[in-house]
Amino acid sequence: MKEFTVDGRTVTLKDLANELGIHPSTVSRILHSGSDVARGAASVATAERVRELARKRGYSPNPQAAGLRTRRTRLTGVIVPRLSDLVLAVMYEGIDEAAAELGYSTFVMNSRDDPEEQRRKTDTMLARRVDGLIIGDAHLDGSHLRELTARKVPFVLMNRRVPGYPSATCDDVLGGQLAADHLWSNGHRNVAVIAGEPYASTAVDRTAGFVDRWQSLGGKISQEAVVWSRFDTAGGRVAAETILAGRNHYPTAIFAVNDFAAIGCMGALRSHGLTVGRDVAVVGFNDTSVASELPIPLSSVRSPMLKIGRTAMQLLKRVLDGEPVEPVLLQPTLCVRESSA
Amino acid sequence: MKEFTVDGRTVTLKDLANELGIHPSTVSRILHSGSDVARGAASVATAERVRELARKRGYSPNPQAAGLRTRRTRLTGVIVPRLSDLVLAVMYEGIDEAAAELGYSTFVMNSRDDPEEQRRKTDTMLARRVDGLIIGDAHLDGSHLRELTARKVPFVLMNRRVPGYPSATCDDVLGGQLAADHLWSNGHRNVAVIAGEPYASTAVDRTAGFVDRWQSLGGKISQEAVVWSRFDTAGGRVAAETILAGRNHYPTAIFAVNDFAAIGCMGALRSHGLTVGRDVAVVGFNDTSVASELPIPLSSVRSPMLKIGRTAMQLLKRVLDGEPVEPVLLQPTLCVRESSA
DNA sequence: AACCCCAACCCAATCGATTGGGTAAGGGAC
DNA sequence: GTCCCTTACCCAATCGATTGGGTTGGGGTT
Repeated sequence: MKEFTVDGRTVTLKDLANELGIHPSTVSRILHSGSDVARGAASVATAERVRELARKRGYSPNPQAAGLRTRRTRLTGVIVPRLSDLVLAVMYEGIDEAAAELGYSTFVMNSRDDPEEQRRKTDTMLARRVDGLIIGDAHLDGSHLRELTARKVPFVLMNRRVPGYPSATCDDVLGGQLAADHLWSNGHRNVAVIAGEPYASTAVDRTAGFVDRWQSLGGKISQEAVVWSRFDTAGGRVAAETILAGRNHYPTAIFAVNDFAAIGCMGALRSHGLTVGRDVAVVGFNDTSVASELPIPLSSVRSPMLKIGRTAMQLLKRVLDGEPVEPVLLQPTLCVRESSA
Repeated sequence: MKEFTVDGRTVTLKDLANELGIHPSTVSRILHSGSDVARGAASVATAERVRELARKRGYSPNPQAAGLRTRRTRLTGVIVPRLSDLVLAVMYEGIDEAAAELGYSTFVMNSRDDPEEQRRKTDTMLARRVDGLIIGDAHLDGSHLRELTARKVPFVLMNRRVPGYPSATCDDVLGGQLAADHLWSNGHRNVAVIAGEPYASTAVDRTAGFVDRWQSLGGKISQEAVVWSRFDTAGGRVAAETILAGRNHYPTAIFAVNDFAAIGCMGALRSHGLTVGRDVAVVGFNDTSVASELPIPLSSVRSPMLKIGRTAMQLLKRVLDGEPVEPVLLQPTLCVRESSA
């Protein structure tokens, strides 16, 4: 509850100090020291009086002032391709939860996966003096990340990884393998992959995991059966059209590296008179909340999105504290539903 | 591009002033005055030298310091039920665009429509000294808003309106009418409504618009045909089950006040062996990006989500500038697709 | 010659919190 | 009694930008 002094300003340290007849610095030290009095800054009785008054007046420290002095804002920046991508939105919820617990606030910005925008947004965040960044739109080439490192900006990656940088991601290779195992054991031998954008590790790892496992199971999968695509529904539809157009006999199963691409794919299949689940199996990735509620519920590799976001924030905190950090891989699980049962 | 002085700190006004042998205040005035020199603060030549050096050194003003002095942070807070609700995510993109244009940055937080959380998040934002708030989770009872007004916090509503407060919303009553007109003219006479949460104006207005228009067209619609529900897919499924369970003959059309509820509804219909579009027409609301790409494309009342977000931010800016503002209603349009053709 | 004005600057206080370095009073050891 | 150590504080500089109020020197007026 923000309160005001008689003249309408918000309550400051000095106000509290004046009212109690002690020095602002003493008040500061008391309010800083958890519940024990730090470095003998004040007597227990005084500390109690100060805390009591602070509560009563609704004192809330001015972060501008504190940040100015301490050179830390407890602000973090989050950059994602788009927040209207459900996957990133959920991850952001995880970040936000963890940030609140750690006493940080966060800015989010969309880069639309455009390198130019990535730089611009990064600069905007740095101009705001964020303590660190969570990058959710890393491209595998990594030139942007090298710049950040050169500028000594603390950051961690989320969702997509790039070798050599700290990150919190799903074990996407494993996720691809789970999908391959599932389709193979259901008897499919002719499959295609809607692979996503080649600059994203999510797309590359999931596809690689799937293809490698498929081949080690003894399956064949041709070049043309792997179609790169955008990550959204429209992209999935286009990719599915390509798959259906380019071959004389349809695959019996399609693995899409993303639920929304899978949904677009299901739409295309239906347009071709094919029934999902009976004629063609479809497996998506992420198990977003729509997957289970679709008219034909979608099988999907569940990635722990909320956890990934939380982990990213916790990793960043450790980076900011100067601790060493390693990339973290979180485990996916397969959810089989009607689309591939 | 953030640059550093020799000793590793970021560049300050004083650094620039020292290097040019003039006073920091002069530099400040020059950099503040657009491209013309304000109030004769400096000669054109000096102004040019200052701007040139600022560019060269990559000077970027410290917002903490400026905010401390001016008591404005150019920060705004955005509170939404959940950012993983696609509708709110898109609106937030609109806010973010407009905020960037106006020189503001934004925090977003999720309240999950919980009054307790709304207060907590509001307080967190105010503790961060935001200049104003955009409230995307207003409840019709409005007690929280009365508090905000009492505390003299500048704010505007977005997505949901509450009479008496400035807001940027879709004309939801009109949206409901569009849906009613469409279904009526397609010959439907037995309809049901999945109405959403009764505390949200979106739900209430869309439902009222639909029901009132339906009745004025001469239709009948019973109490039990209007089912309140959560806004997500699961909520839509449950509501649809209620509709299908409670009646001896199924409605031939269902209007859901939200696309995700509509998707859940489509799932439930299919589970009952009904084909969407042939046996039962379904119309959603918002025209989110999935609607058109679903296996059975969903008819939906399109609301200008991005525009609503942009407008909300622009309204807030006007409030912050002390200008008078009125609620803004943005026009929806109907997109007819296979689910109700 | 006295006066005023304007351009082009400078000065210093201010915003609110933090922090390294005091200092005064009191108690205990020897 | 002297010395030292705590305890419980106070003091003042500092972070970086902003802003109301100077000051100076030159030119124009009358």
